[in-house]
Amino acid sequence: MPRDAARIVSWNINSIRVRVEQVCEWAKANDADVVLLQETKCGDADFPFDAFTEAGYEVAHHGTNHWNGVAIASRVGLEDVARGFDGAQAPPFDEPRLMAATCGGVRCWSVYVPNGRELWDPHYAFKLVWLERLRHELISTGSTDLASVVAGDFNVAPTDDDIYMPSRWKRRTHASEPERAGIKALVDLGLRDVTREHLPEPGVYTWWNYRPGQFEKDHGLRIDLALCSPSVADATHTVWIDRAARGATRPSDHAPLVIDLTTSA
DNA sequence: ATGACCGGTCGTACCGGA
Repeated sequence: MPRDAARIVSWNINSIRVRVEQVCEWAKANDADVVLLQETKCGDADFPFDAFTEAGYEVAHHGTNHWNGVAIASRVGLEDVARGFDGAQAPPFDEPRLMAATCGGVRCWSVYVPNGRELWDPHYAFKLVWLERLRHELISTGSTDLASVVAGDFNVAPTDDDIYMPSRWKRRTHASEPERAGIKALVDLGLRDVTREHLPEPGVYTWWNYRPGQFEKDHGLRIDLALCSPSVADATHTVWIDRAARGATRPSDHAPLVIDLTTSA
């Protein structure tokens, strides 16, 4: 299948209802072919489908209530949409944190990994199991053999280089070894962290706390990742993070993560 | 300064985020 998705974006937008105009305008202005969204924070009935249609995008959403929620918008086709883990899932694995669609020849996954809260919290154990469950999902769907992008808010900083002040995160979720092992297990499937490959220096962040001064002082984390199968990683010529979007009026606390591909169409 | 935000909710305090 020819691949014509040239620009794929992942963005945790922290409520689509608050930021739908911002997202659609950004996508149009930046020529995004595919936009993988996380934290839409609404049910399907409240999702602003029309705004995406007017902006020239097909869009599919997977959300149930005011927590979580993921979506995929595409202007290069949106086929074989899959919502959540395959098959019926018992709570909390039924939370809307995962979806996939084939867009312009690329199997695209929008991923929102559970936060974990604290190392002693049951949600942290859930996070670790969820990452393992994702690994199995990617194996069972053959995604590592396809042209695929598994991107989203992983809520894990893979290394200390991905944290503005590692000492402050020593005993906190997002930086613990078991979480990092969960990410490494995905990488060991053959998926490549293309941000790290193209922006190898420390201090490359995708999230900054809303608290005053945090963005201005660049106190951020790199927790949004694009894990790409070999053919997509090889085709990736540029990776960039649009910090300007984080500095916008009433922004999400995450910036868009953009991967640019050489097309083969 | 153990401070500071933001989105959402049958809300006007609290939960969850990271």
